[in-house]
Amino acid sequence: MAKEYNFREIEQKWHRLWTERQTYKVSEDERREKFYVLNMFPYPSGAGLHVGHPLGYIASDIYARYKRQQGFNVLNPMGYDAYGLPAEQYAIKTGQHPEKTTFANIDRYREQLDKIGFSFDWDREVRTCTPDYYHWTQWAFEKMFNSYFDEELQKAQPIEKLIEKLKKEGNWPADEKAQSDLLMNYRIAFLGETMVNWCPKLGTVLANDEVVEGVSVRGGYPVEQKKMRQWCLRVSAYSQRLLDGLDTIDWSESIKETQRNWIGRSEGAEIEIPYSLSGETAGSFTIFTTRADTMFGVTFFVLAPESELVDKVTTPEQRAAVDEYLKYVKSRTERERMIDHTVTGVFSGAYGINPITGDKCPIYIAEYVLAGYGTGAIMAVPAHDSRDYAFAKHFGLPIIPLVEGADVSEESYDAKEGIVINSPISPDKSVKYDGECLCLNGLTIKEAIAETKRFVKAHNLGRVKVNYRLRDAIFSRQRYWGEPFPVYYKHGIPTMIPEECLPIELPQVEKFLPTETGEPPLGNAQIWAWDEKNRKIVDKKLIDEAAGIYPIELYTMPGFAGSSAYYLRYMDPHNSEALVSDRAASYWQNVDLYVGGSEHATGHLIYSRFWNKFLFDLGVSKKEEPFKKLVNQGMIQGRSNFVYRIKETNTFVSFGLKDKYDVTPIHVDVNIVKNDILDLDAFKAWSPEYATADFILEDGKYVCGWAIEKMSKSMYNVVNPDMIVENYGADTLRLYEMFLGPVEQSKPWDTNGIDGCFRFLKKLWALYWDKDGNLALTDDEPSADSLKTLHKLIKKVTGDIEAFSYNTSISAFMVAVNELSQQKCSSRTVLQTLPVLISPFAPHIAEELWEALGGEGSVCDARWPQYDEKYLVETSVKLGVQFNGKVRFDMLFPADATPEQMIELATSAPEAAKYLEGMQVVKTIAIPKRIVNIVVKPKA
RNA sequence: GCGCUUGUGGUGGAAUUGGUAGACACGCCAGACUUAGGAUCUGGUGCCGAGAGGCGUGUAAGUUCGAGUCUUAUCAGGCGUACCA
Repeated sequence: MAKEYNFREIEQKWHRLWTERQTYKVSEDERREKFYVLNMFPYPSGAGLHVGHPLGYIASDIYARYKRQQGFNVLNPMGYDAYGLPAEQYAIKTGQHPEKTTFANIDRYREQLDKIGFSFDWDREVRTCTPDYYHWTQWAFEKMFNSYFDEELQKAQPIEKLIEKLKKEGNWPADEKAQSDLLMNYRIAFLGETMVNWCPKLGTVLANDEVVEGVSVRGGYPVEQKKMRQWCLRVSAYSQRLLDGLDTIDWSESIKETQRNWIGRSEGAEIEIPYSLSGETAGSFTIFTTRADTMFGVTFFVLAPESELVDKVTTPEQRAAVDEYLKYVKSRTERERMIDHTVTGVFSGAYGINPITGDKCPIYIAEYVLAGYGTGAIMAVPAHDSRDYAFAKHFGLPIIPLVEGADVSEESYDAKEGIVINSPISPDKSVKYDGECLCLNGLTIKEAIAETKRFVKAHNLGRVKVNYRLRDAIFSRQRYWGEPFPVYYKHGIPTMIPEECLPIELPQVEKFLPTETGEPPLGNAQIWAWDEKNRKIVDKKLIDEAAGIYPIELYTMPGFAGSSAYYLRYMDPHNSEALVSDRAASYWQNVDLYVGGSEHATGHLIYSRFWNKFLFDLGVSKKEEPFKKLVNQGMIQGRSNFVYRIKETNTFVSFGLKDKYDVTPIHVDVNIVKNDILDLDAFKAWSPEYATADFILEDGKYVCGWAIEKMSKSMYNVVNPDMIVENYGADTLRLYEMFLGPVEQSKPWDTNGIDGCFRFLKKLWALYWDKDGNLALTDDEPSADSLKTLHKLIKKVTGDIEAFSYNTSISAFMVAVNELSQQKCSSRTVLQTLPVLISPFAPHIAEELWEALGGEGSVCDARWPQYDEKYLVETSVKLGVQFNGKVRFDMLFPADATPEQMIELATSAPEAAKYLEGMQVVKTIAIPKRIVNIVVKPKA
């Protein structure tokens, strides 16, 4: 009996041995070059892993193992993003503590992950919800609170430096409350009164990236705008650095572009606009524009409804109309505002004075202007902005074209190219400043923008300004299951609990819902007051300002708090003195390869970069950018199967015959379908309803229909990796996940093809054993063919791993194993190299073979082989000779033939003669090792 | 609307970066061994055509001796974003 490929035995054995031998333990080793591979850590959901989750882990595990075999000291850690909404909502429903469900889920994840054979160093596991981890989340928050962003240095500085500066300038108030309020305008973590995305259904605020199309990403509940006092992070201060950094990292162009758009840098000008009420000058406001060149086309101004100026510019006559409009705007949800772009607005009664033309233009209030961007006020140029155009048409306001040849009778001309006209329309329409007046006529738009900026600056009418779309991140949540803030309120002033007293542990509560008085869930905590003198947390009944016992913050931190710097913690996960020791940070530097989904482009991947830049300013992180190379793995979609029930019956008709009947398609569990053929007995057993089902078959089989949909329980298309491992083994799963297609590409999971990978492993296994089950190995010199096969394979696989093209390297393995098997190769030289090459992809079988062959230690530490070109040289090359008439034949050229010799050989070949007869050669082209082209035409 | 991205057999996908399109795998067909097979092995399999041959990389043009690959236009799908002045 030949030796069987018993994957169960092999995989169990090696899981045991890897643990016993601590094969995957890594430590800092300055003598070796480091390589840091990282996956976005998962949120441990109750549903467990499906077959899509491990995709990225497998891809990076392959790379990590490969790098290790190349001699690098590889850090490849794993952990859990453990704070999150589902656990809390489950807790609200069942009363079970979220920690309990979270830890149970983590155990399940771990069990599933362990089956797949990753090279993670589990000693470095982190969980964002454990105190020894969130200690450093709180610590970073305190550092941000105690820092400000120095615009000149473009980096974070200690807040004391700012206080000194303010004192020197005489701007330091005496009152403590005033001091606190003043500093809040500068701190990187600050308490701010801002418009927030409030989700009433979830009872919490959400960050911009947590809201899509006006509803919450989690749960899909409506979101409204609300003004609230919240903790915020001054991410916007880092806008320019976040933008510049993109040019230094190896990320896909599309993700970088998404971040550039999200940061949204726009260069423009801020211009002061004086306004008059009832004919008298009453003050001024500032507008922002990127089209300073269109100042001569301004016919009205618009303020955002939420702007503080609204109140000031409203005249008594317009008061009622304005109030009504504001009421209307408030009644609209964010979602309505997004979808419905009908023109609305109201006249304020005031007029703004265009400083360039001196014209008085009406000031309107309209919701199409956003309070959060620029100054919340704009100058409207209907001729060259489609939104202003629609507004002007609706309210019958004048439209002045400013570009030569632009027809603005039907729509605005928004393009930024052309020659400027009507600027000014007549010489008296340009106000003189210090004897100079602006004239843009005849300039290109680009020139006109520059000229206007110069003019505005020179005469102090405004300033050149860069605006960013990126907004500060709202950092507090009204939830229980998150990091508590290390903050107490001393006489209403937010104060940090001293760093030495961290971590502040999440208190126990009876109920996870908000309190009856509307406080966040932490309001239910009893032991939740800060005793300043004794530096400890005490019962909140003891709160007594005179005794120095104060209330602690009830908000908790958002999901991205714990996930923003976790890669640093992996470097030194058990350090209780620091987030990461200087030695570990200096050694591991930053992540060389980061793998994860592209859905985090505007969330985690921005916050993480921001957080790291801040820690870099502090000297904690050693690199400005946290992730050198990013690979975005695609999503795995589900492939659903359908059966077709004839209406009003319990009879099911096969796919090919369904059009003959009136049928209803029904989702059927993909796990009882194989190659689209339904397992009839399993189907009857699947649900009592189908126990008595009848079938109309084709060719004795029931064929199911299929569709590509999201992988979800309700569509019965969830494929569990455990099942695959059970039936085929982890190595087959790993191979097949990679074989499915490029890692970056989204694709449906289809278990149908998996047999191919399983067969391949069996063939590989069979290469090593004779029919009696003994090692079939000789010390003979390998044949030239075998050496060529081997070196071709090494070359291909090495190149493919570097290029992240795993599907093609697996194909190459399949070809190579087929070739070696045909060559009946039993040479030790060749067969000993093969396990090393395959081990990143299929580590278990590789270890087993490596051991059987008497290899030393683990195959993980075997050196990655080098290929030798000399085995790849062809002795002769078979080439096509191509004529322009699409006629071709094959012939052999010597490998070292020059192009001239190739042409000579081709034209004089007997096969060529018949094509050349009666023709004259126009041109000959030879591509070495490829092809000869002979262009002929009939002789005149 | 804007930005990014992808279109190749029945299916997943290859193509040395401008050089024999469809590697490899699934599926399918035929055969072998079998009491049996959702096991294993061998051969075939882009489409049309009996055949010689013709046609083929979403569509249409272009550059080139030569285009899946480059250029332009166009169509279709996917992702992101949305009144950002």
